[in-house]
Amino acid sequence: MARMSPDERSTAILDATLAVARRKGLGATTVRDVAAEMGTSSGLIHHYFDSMDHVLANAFERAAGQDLSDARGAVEQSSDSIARIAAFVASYSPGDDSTMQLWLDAWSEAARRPELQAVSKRLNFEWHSMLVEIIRDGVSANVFKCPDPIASAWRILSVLDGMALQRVAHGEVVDRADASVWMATAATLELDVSANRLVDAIGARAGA
Amino acid sequence: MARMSPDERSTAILDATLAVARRKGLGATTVRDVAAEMGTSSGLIHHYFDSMDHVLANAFERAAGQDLSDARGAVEQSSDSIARIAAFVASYSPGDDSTMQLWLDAWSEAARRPELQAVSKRLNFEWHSMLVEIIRDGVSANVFKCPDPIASAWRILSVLDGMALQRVAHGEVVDRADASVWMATAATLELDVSANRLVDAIGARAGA
DNA sequence: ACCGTTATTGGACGAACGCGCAACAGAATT
DNA sequence: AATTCTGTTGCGCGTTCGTCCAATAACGGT
Repeated sequence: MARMSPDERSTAILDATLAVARRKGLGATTVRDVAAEMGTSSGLIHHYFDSMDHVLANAFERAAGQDLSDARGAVEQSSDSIARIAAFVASYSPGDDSTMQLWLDAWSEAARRPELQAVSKRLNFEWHSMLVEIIRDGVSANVFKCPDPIASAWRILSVLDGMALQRVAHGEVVDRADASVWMATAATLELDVSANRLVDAIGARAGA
Repeated sequence: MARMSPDERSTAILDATLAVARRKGLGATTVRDVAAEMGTSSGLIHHYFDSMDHVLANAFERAAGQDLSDARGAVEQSSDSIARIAAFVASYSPGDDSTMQLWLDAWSEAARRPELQAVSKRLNFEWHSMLVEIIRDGVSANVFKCPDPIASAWRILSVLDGMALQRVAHGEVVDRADASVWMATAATLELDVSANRLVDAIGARAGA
């Protein structure tokens, strides 16, 4: 196969890994699968990565990290706290569910793949602390009322995860519009936002 | 090894499978693991089940169904609505997290394995509708105030899942006592229970 | 045009996998 | 006590896994 620079080849390997993982699942992705996807030999993968665990961890990090920085961008562009929460929720449950499937795979595999666990744990924390910051800003601005931002962030995050989980694992089992309202309601309860400002803001974003 | 009747042996195989699956994950459980767990030969498993897939599917159904009926029993024994919610939460996140690993595996594999998806979806619904019923009873008895029990049940369930998930997938990352309080707080917010009656009730159960 | 560097190959290695089968052993039947 | 039935054993089969390594081929500097 065409000779590539180390950087090009590294990302090519990770992209091929993600393509296979989205199809077969992260845990069921083998070295030979990745090589076949690229059209190269399998030995090439180990020339760039010490172990298959590293390959999977880096591939997951690439996919999930992309979503995370996308969310950061969307949140930073938002002017007020309400819009920021709405942007956060919208980023978390995008139209494409394939990344959520990777998260489910990662959580399932984490207990027995140390590298993958470390990445999953770290990214999970970054999502959480991003939400904590949004909440604290809102509290400072007197838009939110929240006695325990850390706890509230975990609960809101859990609801987002839970809704996405139902859709990905069990199919279209909860209506998408319903789920959107329910997530917004969770945030409203936690942050004591008057009326339905959050529901409206998130609904408007979801409809767009 | 001791000779058993077909029924005894079948359940012994499923129990051994679960013991291993709780430790290593459903997908990583092998025929030899199960045999070693029972202290028998590996050939014995194939004398009772056509394939390893059948073993795993039956094992998951047995474990998840068992937990569900245990929860039903604990809830039915509780006299008032507060105690019933506390029993529900306690059943869902017992001292032993091992069942949660099975759920993570099931959710991860559900989209790719129809048979497993059906079981996972059905049991997930039963947990949900059980909680809906508890909430409706509490509303009728004027203990809870809840405009949308179905939505609230999904959100409470999501929080329970989310907390268990963090512990199983990422290790002791959130303090156990904190998680217990946070789950109780979620229920308090959703059901508009005065003061901290739920936090106390669930905390008392968790401490026991 | 040469040569050193290195990306890439392709197969070997041992371990572990699901599965199948002939032989064995213990309970039930006669 | 002899015989039948069947739960159980122990190992072998073919495959696939992650990993490793000597050989090869393509690129860049001189």
